[in-house]
Amino acid sequence: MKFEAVTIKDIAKVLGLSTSTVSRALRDSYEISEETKQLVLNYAKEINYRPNPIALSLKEKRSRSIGVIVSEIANSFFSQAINGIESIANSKGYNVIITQSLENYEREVNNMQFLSSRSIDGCLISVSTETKDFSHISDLYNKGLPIVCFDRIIDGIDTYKVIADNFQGAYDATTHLIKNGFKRIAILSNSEYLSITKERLAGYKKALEDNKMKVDESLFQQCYHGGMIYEEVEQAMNNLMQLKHKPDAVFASADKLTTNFMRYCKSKQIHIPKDIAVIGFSNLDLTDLLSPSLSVVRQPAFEMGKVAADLLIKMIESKRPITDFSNIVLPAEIFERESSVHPKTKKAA
Amino acid sequence: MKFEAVTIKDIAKVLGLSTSTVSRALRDSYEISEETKQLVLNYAKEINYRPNPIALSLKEKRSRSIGVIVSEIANSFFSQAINGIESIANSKGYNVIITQSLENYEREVNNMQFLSSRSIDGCLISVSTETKDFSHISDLYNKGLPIVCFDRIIDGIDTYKVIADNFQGAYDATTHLIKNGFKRIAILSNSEYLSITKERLAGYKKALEDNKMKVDESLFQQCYHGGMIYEEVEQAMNNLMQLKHKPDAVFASADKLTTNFMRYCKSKQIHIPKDIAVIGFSNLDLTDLLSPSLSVVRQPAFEMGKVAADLLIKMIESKRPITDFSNIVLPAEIFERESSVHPKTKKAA
DNA sequence: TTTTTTTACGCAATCGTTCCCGACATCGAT
DNA sequence: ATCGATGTCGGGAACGATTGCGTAAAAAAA
Repeated sequence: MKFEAVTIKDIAKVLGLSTSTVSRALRDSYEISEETKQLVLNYAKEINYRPNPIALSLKEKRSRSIGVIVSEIANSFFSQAINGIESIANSKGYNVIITQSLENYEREVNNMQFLSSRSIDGCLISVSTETKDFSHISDLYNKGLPIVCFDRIIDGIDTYKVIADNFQGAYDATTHLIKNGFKRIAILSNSEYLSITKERLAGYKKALEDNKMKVDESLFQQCYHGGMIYEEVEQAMNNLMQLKHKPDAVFASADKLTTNFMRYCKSKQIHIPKDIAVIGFSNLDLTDLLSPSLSVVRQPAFEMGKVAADLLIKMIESKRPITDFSNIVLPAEIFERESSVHPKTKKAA
Repeated sequence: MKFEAVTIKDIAKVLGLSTSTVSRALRDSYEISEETKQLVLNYAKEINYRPNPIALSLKEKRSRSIGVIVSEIANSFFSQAINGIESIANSKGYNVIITQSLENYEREVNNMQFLSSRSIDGCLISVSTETKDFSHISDLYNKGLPIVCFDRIIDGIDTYKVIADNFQGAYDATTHLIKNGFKRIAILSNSEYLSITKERLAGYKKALEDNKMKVDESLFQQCYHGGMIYEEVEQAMNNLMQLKHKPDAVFASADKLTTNFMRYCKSKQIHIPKDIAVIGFSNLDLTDLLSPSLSVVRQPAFEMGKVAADLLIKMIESKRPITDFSNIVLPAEIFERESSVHPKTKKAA
């Protein structure tokens, strides 16, 4: 099947003009008489002429499209961030090519390769849990491809980085649990390579220290795949529940960790928050409907997407190389619900 | 910032060959000697040459990209379908441009316009709840743009259409409620314009009839925005709860209708399933964690995406116009959980 | 009227790649 | 020695749009 579009040549032929004249008329050049302009403009509108973006890309050496690599679009945080990215990109005439790594390093490398071979003008990336080597990113960046990191940022390249205030969010979440009377607070962490893991772990530790509580490493559990695989969360929880001195609360520092934690408790008949309380790091929009309703720290995903896309386009359109980069940190917000209420406390509404 | 890629000219210059020879060598033409081929191939690999897809697109009049229009990527059904679409598209060398209508007609028209102006080779679409006029789709289709409809299909164009078995799914869901002893079963429907609304309503009615139950139109409630706006679900439910003879169960025939139904019950202190039972049409992967766990009819979203993408690419790559189209109907699966258990029945595990 | 300036448009190169031709060298056959 | 066949390669047009430059005709200045 073929889909023949109208070209500038077709217009030129019909109107008995040259392609240059038509092109200039459409671009409202001063060199073209008012009559000719109107003639061309009217006819172009009549036959619904659209400039061929591919021809423009070839000429201008830019495709007006940006690539996005996230771990999973089905993750609420990322789908919200993508909405933010698209809102900015589309308003500036860019289109967005979305790819998923599914927390797999090879897929991430392939996606990066794929995007660069598709002539994107720039790229937004939040790396996978498996990613330890950043050369697939830094190589392209060093060749001149504008890249902005968001959420899960990396050290390898010097560029703009957009994150939520993971430290403060984790600090607030942990403090919230402490204030509610919990004494042994465990943390379910993502892969140790990720920036968000380090930041959230640091916030957790600081909150414990500020409240003169012991930091017990046996309460740190890591899930290499970020909770994407149920079994790793199961293993982590089994480790915790086998402790002599079990935790009475858990800070689940990622979306999938939180939901799979709840699945674990449900299957093991562990009652939340009576047996164990939880607060999650999550952008789910169903937290109020879960059983029990889930306390969470929520990231400003949409806003993060907007900011990241805005900075990327700024880099793309900048005449001279930008060297003065900064990390943008947006506040995370805490929502207190039933899952983190202490059993001896009066039940909240 | 600029990102200079290696071209075939660079290779030609360095190797003292013409661009034609280099091009042919890279394409393994029989006209090129084995030595020259090796020379070119080795050097190309050495400098990491990648053909410029934009130049190819211009020449071949195809972009090897397909567009997708869905109502919302944050909707589980669509994000799963997109995963299916991408798995097929990427394996066949196509990339996917995803756009969202957010159930808004103007946005859908804009997205369609945007995609066609970006020289996509074909398009997959599931229309918005607001869409009554299909000319933005049929116009492009009639001009030769391959389009495949999925999920929410339309009558306006004669092409492949991929859907779940909405009739059977709704029939099964309603039958399930009847078998569980519910007597007055209401239905929350999406916009009446949508194919899925009609199909699911028909399945619901047939199940009632087959069980010799009265079909009462006061139990039909429509939500024009598909439940995207909480207030419309609230209004629909208020209508139902004000009836002299209230329903004892609800078939919520879409994702957002289901979750907002649950929100409504929670806010009004209506207990599920004691006061009112529910089964939803939903692809949420958290249904087991909701309170109560949610009975659902689940669509084979990933599979639907794969089938739709496969058919679209078949249309794109077909030499002669395809006229013999068919509707592909994939089975929906029912999952029975707590939300549809009759209060007088023993509680299910 | 002649010269200069302005107006309004066309020609052709360009972007990276493919592909139709044409060109040459070599070789076997006559 | 001449001819056609074959094997290798280069020239150049094409894809759609933009743009520097050249130029004819019209208008203005001389």
